Amino acid sequence: MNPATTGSPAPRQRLSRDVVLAAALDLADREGDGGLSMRTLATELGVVPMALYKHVANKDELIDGIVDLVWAQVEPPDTSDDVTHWRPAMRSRAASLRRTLRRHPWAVGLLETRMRPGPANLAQHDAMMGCLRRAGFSFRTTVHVTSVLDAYVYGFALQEQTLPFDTAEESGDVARQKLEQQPAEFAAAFPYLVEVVTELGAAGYDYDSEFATGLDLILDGVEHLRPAWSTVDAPPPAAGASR
Amino acid sequence: MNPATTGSPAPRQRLSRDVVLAAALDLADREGDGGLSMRTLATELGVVPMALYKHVANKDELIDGIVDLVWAQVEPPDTSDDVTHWRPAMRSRAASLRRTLRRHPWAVGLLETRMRPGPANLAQHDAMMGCLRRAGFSFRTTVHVTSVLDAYVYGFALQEQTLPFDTAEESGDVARQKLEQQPAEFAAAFPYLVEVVTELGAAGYDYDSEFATGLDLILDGVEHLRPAWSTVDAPPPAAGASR
DNA sequence: ACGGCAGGTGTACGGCGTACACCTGGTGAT
DNA sequence: ATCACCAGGTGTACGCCGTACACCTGCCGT
Repeated sequence: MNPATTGSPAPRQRLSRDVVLAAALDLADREGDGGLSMRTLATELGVVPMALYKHVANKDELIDGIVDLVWAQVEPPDTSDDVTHWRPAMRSRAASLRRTLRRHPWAVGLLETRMRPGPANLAQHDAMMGCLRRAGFSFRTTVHVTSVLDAYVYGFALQEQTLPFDTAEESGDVARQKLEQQPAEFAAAFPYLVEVVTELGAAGYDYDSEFATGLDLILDGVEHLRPAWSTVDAPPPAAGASR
Repeated sequence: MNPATTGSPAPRQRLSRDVVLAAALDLADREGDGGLSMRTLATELGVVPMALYKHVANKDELIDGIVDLVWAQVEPPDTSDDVTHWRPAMRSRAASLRRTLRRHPWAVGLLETRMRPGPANLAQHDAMMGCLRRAGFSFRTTVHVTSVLDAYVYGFALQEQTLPFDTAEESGDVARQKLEQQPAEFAAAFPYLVEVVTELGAAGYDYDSEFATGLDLILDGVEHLRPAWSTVDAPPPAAGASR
């Protein structure tokens, strides 16, 4: 959309932190984080590498910046009518987070080392905890739910990215051919993996439904298995008006 | 233990693939994956960089190698008496996996891109699925359980590594001082995060119990919420003798 | 005694992040 | 209208990285 973010020799508008970050995000999406270097980013912007350092302190800060741009794309939980709708709100926020991580696979591996959360990240988590608190969950429970939900989504995205096929149909082919090129002792050594390969080869593997299955399992657990968790152990902080 | 793996100018025994991998693992543990370079690894082994390439094809293959060494450290599920003990078996395997990832934090971020699982990785997952299959879980259910469990452990390890404190006591200090150096509008913008900071500052944050809480939630879900899952939809493959 | 070859060496190349000194064009105060 | 200033873009250079390629060396089976 922005003329400065569309690769190519460059029309050369004035640089700014936002322009640099947008171009970096675009480059990372196209090339993966391995392909994101200060030098190629600079050439894409039609500028000498050192020019970037007038707008970002160093590559690390640049990465913090684009990671937060990614966070900004995650839809916060729907906060209308919190008390009854916390479950669909959590469910669709989790789905949005996964979709976002799938759209920017490099971010999954990058968030790992980033220790300084940006404003969008903070806002996202504040909204999430707010939704749960206002739905009546105790403080401790809110922490637990946030923890388990984010861990699941994050871990699932990681697996999804690591597995060597993208679609259900493809999964069968890849699995079958992987299996065929194995030595014979393989089948004997790992019978259960062979089962996975053959079954998945026949039926395919659907990330979406696999994700939903695990997510619902966890949400069911939150809803039914821990009634004590719903006890309000302290009133949530006033959202802005009281006192 | 191995004289060639203990850093320092080096006694110079003969090199081999295993020696190289062991030294690389040791270096990665000490320096993080950023500090693992072919050149420093070579000097630690008292050898010129190119010598390593007689034993590993390239850095990528070397990393695949040490990642699989890490997998070898994960205790497989206890397979005795599978039918009744699948739950404790899964529970302690998950704990072992987390402990291992905590011991080698760099591996969490590395497994991400590695698409070629090593033998230890395969053995680990075969053992896990075997345990569940023999406990009577259907094939599909086994896939679901494996998926959700590994995703959780993996995601938890990722969060654990990203959070900026290591112990419960430390968490309070870090949180408090982070909060103090924020501008005043922060508190107004993110009331629920402020609550987290203050509460955790008071009570501390214990990774171990947080991990156990989420893990038990998931295991409860597997056990109670999905009775249909236990239906055996096909006999597990014979472990070696039948037919 | 000797040829081969596994394993260690030396040199070199292109790419990376970024420190530092420099230039330049537009702005605000005079 | 002048001019000093300075934000923003430049050029050069350094030290690190992975690794290609030609080479040497010392042990082994014959």
